[in-house]
Amino acid sequence: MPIIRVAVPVPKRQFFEYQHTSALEPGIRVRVPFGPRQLIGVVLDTTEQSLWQSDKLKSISEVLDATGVFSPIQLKLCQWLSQYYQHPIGDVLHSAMPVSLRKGGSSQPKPVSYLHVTDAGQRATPESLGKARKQQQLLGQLQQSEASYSSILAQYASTTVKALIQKDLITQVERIPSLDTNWLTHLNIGDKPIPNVEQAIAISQITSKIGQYASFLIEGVTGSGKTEVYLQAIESVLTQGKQVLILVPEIGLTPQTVQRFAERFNVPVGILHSNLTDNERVLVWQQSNAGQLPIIIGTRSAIFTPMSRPGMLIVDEEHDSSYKQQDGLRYHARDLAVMRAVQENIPLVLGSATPALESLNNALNGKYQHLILNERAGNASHPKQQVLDIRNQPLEYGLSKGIIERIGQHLAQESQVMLFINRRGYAPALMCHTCGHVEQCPGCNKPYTLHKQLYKLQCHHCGSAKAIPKRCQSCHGTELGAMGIGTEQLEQGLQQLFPQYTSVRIDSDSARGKNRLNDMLDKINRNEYQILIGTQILSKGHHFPNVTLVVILEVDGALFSADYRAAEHLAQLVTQLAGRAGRAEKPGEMWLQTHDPSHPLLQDLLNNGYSHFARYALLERQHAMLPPHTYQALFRAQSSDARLANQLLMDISSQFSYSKHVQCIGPLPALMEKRQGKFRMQLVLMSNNRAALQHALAQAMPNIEQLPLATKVRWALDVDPQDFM
DNA sequence: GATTGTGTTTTA
DNA sequence: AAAACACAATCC
Repeated sequence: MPIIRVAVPVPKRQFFEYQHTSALEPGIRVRVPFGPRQLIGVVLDTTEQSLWQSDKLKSISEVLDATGVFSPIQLKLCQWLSQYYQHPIGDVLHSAMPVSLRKGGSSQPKPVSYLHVTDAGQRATPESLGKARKQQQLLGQLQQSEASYSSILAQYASTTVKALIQKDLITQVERIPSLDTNWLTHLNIGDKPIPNVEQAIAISQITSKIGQYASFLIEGVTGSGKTEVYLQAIESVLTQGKQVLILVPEIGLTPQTVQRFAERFNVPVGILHSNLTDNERVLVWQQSNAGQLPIIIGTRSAIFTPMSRPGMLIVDEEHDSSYKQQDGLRYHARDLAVMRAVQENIPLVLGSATPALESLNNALNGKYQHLILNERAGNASHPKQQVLDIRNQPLEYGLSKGIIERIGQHLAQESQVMLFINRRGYAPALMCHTCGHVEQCPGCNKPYTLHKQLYKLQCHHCGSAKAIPKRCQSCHGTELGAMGIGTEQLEQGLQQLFPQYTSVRIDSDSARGKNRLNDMLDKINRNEYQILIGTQILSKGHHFPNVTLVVILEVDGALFSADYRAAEHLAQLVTQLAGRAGRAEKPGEMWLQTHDPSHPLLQDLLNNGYSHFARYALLERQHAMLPPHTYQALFRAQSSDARLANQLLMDISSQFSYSKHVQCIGPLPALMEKRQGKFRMQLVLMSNNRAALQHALAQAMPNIEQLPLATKVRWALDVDPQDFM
């Protein structure tokens, strides 16, 4: 009897063998006995020769698919992923599937709830609904075309929907979604804007590579018409009857984005985002797999969507950190996209106004074709960016006098003001408020990171530590500390300072919930708030025409962070914010509060722009022997006993002591050294040879898993880590 | 002696 | 990861 090799969703880096009456196609799902339970696994292979030293293999209980849920290319991609990130294959395949397929659900389409207007609803006018604005809007939309219940719930409150059902203007029906096998016949390629020279070059470069592998990096300043380049490249792919998969950042997937694609080409667009039901997710998967969806737009995990006629991959805002999964299978969707484009033999387009240094490096060394869009459409102008020296300045709620004054002026002119706290990659350095001096490690010339829990300064580049000094080494001042202020504190302070204006705090906490963020953005654009206090979430994809003053606090936290990517992220943030605030006739200003106004990276960014900054920063990374010029892997460990976490990492570290090409740094405390009562430590592996690092990891992992402490301490490996929190 | 809790081992 | 297994502590 043939022996089937099955990837089972357990955290073991191996496959399991079963018997079956006949060979099975790789990529199909099977139900198999596993100890006392039944699990859903994926067939990897059929052989005659068992590797398992036993002649009594169990049998497969049930074959769940007629044809592969994974194509051979996808299977290969997942196997690469499993190797590269040192993650169990069963778990990789499991996380690559939509939830309902993981549970053994059918891979055939199921009925979905739709909303469409009734006869009465078709005749009804918006006026008949009085001042129920949302209801008017929804009815109007459904009069145009029906929509699935859940897509409506993503835009409207369920009460709005129910109200219209109650009034008998719309109705809900369940049916199997109609399949559009013929989208090519109604594809609209008529009217399109005439591209400028730069756009035209980019478009022709990309379209000339349709049908083969090629990678492109579009470095296009805000307003340079990056999207139009995508659209015209997509058009060429669609006219050949092929599909395009577009990845967007988690926060950037708005109904308007989707609308733009759907309207331009008059074809169905599949959407994959985090609050889709399991059912809808499989449906998109199935339709795409059947070639019925010419365009698929989705966030990170959409990179796993199968396509029967793949034509092109696009990763928009490719620098965005949401492409890296931060738990479990820690993959980077952008890097996987490169791999997928190679395997599928199709072009890959990466686009950003502020490319990641990794991508820029690949473009500069010729791995990607570099397409630059500098020309701005229209007369868009940007806020003037300036630094504000706050050395020895009295601060109120983290704000200097000059800034408070400016805030007052702008508010008085009926403009909005945005205060931005940069918390990402924040690693407290010991800074003197009087003179701005930062205590540095003499060996590395890098700032020490302040660890309050351990009461010491530690260098995250070499691991050396010293006691916290009482006085500034430079001016002997005593005002030493980690500057830091929370969003809540700032919000309260601003209310004290400007009681006559309303403020809103936008962070991942306050924006949680389905429509919270959109509601807040609406209110901001209607001028219901004058003071906006935000974190990361504000910089992505939204435009604030009435904001004329942007203030960035905690700039130093990024400039002196042990997270070497913090400066890059700050620069991306500043540039993205500058592109989104103000408008042509009201360009406004942007201030960065810092203790180090002459910091070379900061000066380069403000004087010469992101593109120049990025090239300089790359050079600096090269001198410091940091990624992308070297390669890293990070072991994280956490335990309520700091010594145990430390010991495990020491044991792991010794597994690499023989490798000439791999250098270990640590164990060191994580930037957030204690979280939920657990001490968090990390060990960084570095190499200037990616293959050597891969090889060393592959050799060491089996031994590491056998370490006695490895079962007692929670630990994880992060290949190509993006942060050190 | 049974019961409850904790850590270890196995899964083909 | 989940369940079984093994062993120790606890209770009536």
